[in-house]
Formats: sequence, C-alpha cells, structure tokens
Amino acid sequence: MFALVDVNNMYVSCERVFRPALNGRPVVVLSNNDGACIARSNEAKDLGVRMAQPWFEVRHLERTAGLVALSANFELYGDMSSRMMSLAAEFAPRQEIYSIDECFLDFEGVPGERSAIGRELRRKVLQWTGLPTSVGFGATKTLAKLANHVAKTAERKPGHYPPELRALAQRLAQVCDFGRLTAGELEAVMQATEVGDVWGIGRKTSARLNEGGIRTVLDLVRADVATLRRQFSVVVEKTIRELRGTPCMDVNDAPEANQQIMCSRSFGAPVTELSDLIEVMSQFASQVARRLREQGSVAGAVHVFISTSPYRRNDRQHAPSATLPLPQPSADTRVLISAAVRALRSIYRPGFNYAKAGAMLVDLHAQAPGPEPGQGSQATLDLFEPDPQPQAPLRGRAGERTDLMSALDTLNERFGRGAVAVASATRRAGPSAHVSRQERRSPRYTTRLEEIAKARAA
DNA sequence: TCTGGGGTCCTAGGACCC
DNA sequence: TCTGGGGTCCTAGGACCC
Repeated sequence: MFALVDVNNMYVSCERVFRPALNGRPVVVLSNNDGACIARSNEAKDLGVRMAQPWFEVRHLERTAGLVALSANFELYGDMSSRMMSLAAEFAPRQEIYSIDECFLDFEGVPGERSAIGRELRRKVLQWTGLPTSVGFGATKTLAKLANHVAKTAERKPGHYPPELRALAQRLAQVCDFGRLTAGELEAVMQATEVGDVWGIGRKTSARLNEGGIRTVLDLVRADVATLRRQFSVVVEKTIRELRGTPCMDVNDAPEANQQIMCSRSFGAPVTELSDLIEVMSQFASQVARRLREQGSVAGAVHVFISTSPYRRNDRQHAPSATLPLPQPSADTRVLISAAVRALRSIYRPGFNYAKAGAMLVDLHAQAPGPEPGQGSQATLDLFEPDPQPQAPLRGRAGERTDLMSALDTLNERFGRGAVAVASATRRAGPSAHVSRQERRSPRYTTRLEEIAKARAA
C-alpha cells in the first residue's frame, strides 16, 4: 500500500506561513522575470487564473479582485520542502521524494488504520511547518496519486460529485484511502473523475481517448489493454494496469543521479549581442557545473541553445542549438564554460532578438576516482590530446586532498553564490540588459539570517 | 511592452553490423 | 534479370510530470 503526500498549492502555502495576512486572499507566485503564474492559491484558481498564464493577462485582477502576486523564492520553498519531507519520512519505512512538494511513502508492513495515520501525518506537518497537505492511499502509485486527487477535489469542490456521492466525498476529503472503499464506491469515484486527471494521461492522450469514447477513469479501467497499448504506448498500458491494482512501479527511495543537468532562462529584454550571450552562457555553465559536482558526476558533452521569442510575431525567428562532445568527461567549470562558449559561437548569428538561452550537460557518468599524482585516471584518455596534467592538489585545513573546483564550491557555499567565479561568468560593469526582474520576492526567512522574520512587541 | 524552468521515459527511424 | 534478414545502438522528437 502506497501513500502520496502532497502540499496544497506549495509555493503559495510557503509564502502564507510567513505572511498570514495572505490567507483567504487570491495569491499567485510568478516565474523568472515575473513572467507567468507558476502557483496559485485556491482563491486565484477560482478567479480563473490558469497554470503558466502570463502575468500581463491577469494583472488587472490586482486592482479589481485584490490578487496578490509574488516573485518565486525557490530558496525558501526548497528549505520548507526538506522540512516537510523529513517529517513525512517518519511515517513509513521507505520514501520517494518525487518533486519539491510531493512524496510517495511505502506502507508495506506498517500496522494501524491508514486514514488515522494519514490524518496524524497531516496534523504534524501542519503544526511543525505550517504547510497544508493532502494524503492519498492506494494499492499502486497511480492509485495513490488518484486518491490524493480525490482528497483535494472532495475538500475543495464537494459539488463536483453527484449528490449520491456527497457523503462519501466528505469522508475522503484531505485524506483518502482507496483501500477502505467497496468496489462499488471506487467505481463510482472513478466514474466521477475525468480520464485526464490520471497521473500519466496528459492533454494529448486524454483528447485522443475522449475521441475514442473514453472520458472517465472508469472508462479507461474497463478498456482493452492490448488495443490501447497499440494505439498509444506501454506507458498507457502500465497506467491501466496500475489503476486496476497491479503495481508496475515501485517506490524508489535511493534516487539515481540525474542524466542531464540544465540551466536556462528567458531574458528580461531581448539580447542581440554575442558578448552578452557569452556572459549569460558562462553563468549557466558555471551553475550546471556546480550541480554536476554536487552529484559527483562528470559530463561527456555540453549542449547549448539560444532562441528568439515565438511570441514576437514580427521578429525573424531563429532557434539554433549545438552539442559539443568533450575530449574527456569533465566537471571542471573552466572546461565546461569554454566548451559552452565555443558551441555558442558556432550557432550565434547577429541580427536576431534572442529571448532565451540555456546550457545543458549530457552524457553524464559517475566521477571516476580522482587522478592521484603518478597514477592514471580511469577515464578514457584522448589519443590526440596531450596527457592531462592533474591539478596540483591544495591542502585543506584538515589535510584532506582538495582541488581548485572544490575550493571554488566551498567558498561559494560559505560566502554566498557568486563570491568566487570564473571571470567570463562575472557581470561586467554597468547594468546588463538581461538582468531578470524579480520585483516581488519575499525574504528568504529560513535560510538567511539577515532575512529572518522579526517578531515585534507592540 | 509583458508569455517558466527544470526533468523523465518512450518510440521511430537511420546507421551500422554480420 | 535476379539484390536478405536480423540484430544493436544512437538520436531526435514527442509526451508527460511538477
């Protein structure tokens, strides 16, 4: 038996913990450049604000409906997330952190009445972090996701269910255990839920399913697996089997290293100059390099892309990309910046209004043990490159072997990101055109001492 | 004027091999 | 004139997730 624990409207809920005055008001959190809405409170959803909707389309609601918009504060959300996750982990032997606001728990072998456990989990997370959650239990991950969806819908929109289901829906609000339903009750709930609400059935697939007469979850459960497998893919087949109660996916509590690491941004204003692109691309490369070392990997290739804005209909469009294999896998910021810039130079063309750029590390491998002096590295050497000269090791205080990159990471960890950087990735004098707008960001209450919330008497 | 930023998995088709 | 068959690997693109 699996549970899915999910924070309701995560980003907005994090903001509300520190600004209770936002409770009950319509609130959205905006993406980079304050461009689009990436989180909405229930009140904002009720105003009709859609996910990823451009801010300029809804900003009139600030005046007319009291909508509050905040810039994304990922440092705060990440920290709140890890608090919530460690509390949830106490309730089951295995946990898979699925996203910043969701985790699966495996309740195999856990005694006790699950609804009660779910309510206790909810209560504790709310009391200790201030974050409201929903909990769904099911025999498979897909069913747990669906139960979680029902827990939310029953809480927020009880009127969604037909009158004969209202009493049941009331019982399932906030914490929904499919294991306690009779077969008839489960079918009724599935019939009242659209097929597109199932985990793994997206917009395209649900549209095609609808055309074929499959509209509800119950329709999908009763459909012919072989036919749908042929029409769609093995993903849809697995989804159907999971909805029928056969587990096809396990909880993965030992997350594997990422297979790609990307950093990309839309610009606050169009960028045309190569020198500006080199600067941002160097910053992107520095970021991904840092995250690459964090997970203990090396990259075999660097992929970069730049693109104009498809929304600027009068601009000539251009969206080139290039992948540059490295002579040897590396996690060295200097190597990765240099490759990214070389790739960028190869695709850049003057005369375009670039709106977005990104750098991606691909072909990632676990870091081979570092080359000790006198010993070869385990990485394959390039026949046509001179032998690599290992960095002269610096001696850390405790005598541990370190090198330039770990020194860089340590300094930035201690003194703040960007304290030390490769020169091409540092901001040149004067304001850059592509500085992102973030005019509404709340303080990083839980991770920066100088931004901690102040309690005032009187 | 202003339109997110990460990821994963699957499939089809081409290159290549014997 | 007649021109195989089966397999693997890689990549690009699509669909999905939050």
